[in-house]
Amino acid sequence: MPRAATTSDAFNAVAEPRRRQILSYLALRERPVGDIVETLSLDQPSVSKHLRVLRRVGLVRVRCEGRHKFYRTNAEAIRPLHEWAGTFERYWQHQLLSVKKRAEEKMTKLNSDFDPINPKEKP
Amino acid sequence: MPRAATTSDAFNAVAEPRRRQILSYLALRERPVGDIVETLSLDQPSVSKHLRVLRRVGLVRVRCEGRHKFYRTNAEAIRPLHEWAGTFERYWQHQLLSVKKRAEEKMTKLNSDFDPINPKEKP
DNA sequence: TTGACATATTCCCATATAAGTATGTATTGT
DNA sequence: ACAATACATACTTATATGGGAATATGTCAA
Repeated sequence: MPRAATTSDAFNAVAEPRRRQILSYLALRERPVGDIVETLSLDQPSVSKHLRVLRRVGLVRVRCEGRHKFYRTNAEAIRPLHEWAGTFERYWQHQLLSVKKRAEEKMTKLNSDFDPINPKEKP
Repeated sequence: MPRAATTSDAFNAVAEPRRRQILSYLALRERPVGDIVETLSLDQPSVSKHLRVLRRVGLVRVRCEGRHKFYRTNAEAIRPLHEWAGTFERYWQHQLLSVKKRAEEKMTKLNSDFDPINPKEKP
């Protein structure tokens, strides 16, 4: 089986760096496609294709006005990602404490074993 | 050009649902590969391959002990993801407010236009 | 209507999968 | 030494991709 489709969920959709750029750009305010093309220096068909993926997973919304289509980020669709990653917050906090503790132990060890005035390294 | 490699960054690595499962499982405490295989009902080679991907992007760490290899989630590596998604927090909060406001406007409109005692819908 | 403009779609292709199967490697117990 | 255990790797295959180029669709303006 190949990789899951980019359109299968937000996780797969935002795996592409260009799509993350587009989402950041469109979060500020709605923009026509041409603005994305210029600002991010991408080919127009490429942008259209990325936007289609983002549309399918609900990460962007469109508002049509004449021959322009204004896209904007639907930030709500990014929340599940944020929340999934957030479930690990307590673990990385814990890990930071562990690292700190180990560092302190190391310092203690250094302070007792190692004399900075008369170093024993490479004697 | 094909899709970026799953090993190119955390975003691509966690796009796979099984790898997210593995990360959640290994966040609680370190586990040997066999435990993952049993608990998540996956084939052993499949788990090994997922773990290789996760290792390459630093999402898991290994501790070897005899013929066992204990894997654990390196939650630190999930932080960038959390932080990227977090940059949209103010936008979805704003969007929630907008939705709320529009809903209230709608209610106001309904309350003035629409008489619940003598409805005009489908007369 | 005709042409210019904005955006979307189609086609082609090199490439990276993920699952399944089989095999390789290292370590332990007897 | 040998078998068993734990894990990793190699190989095959169907499939989805992203970029580029060309083309299609849709809308406005003169």
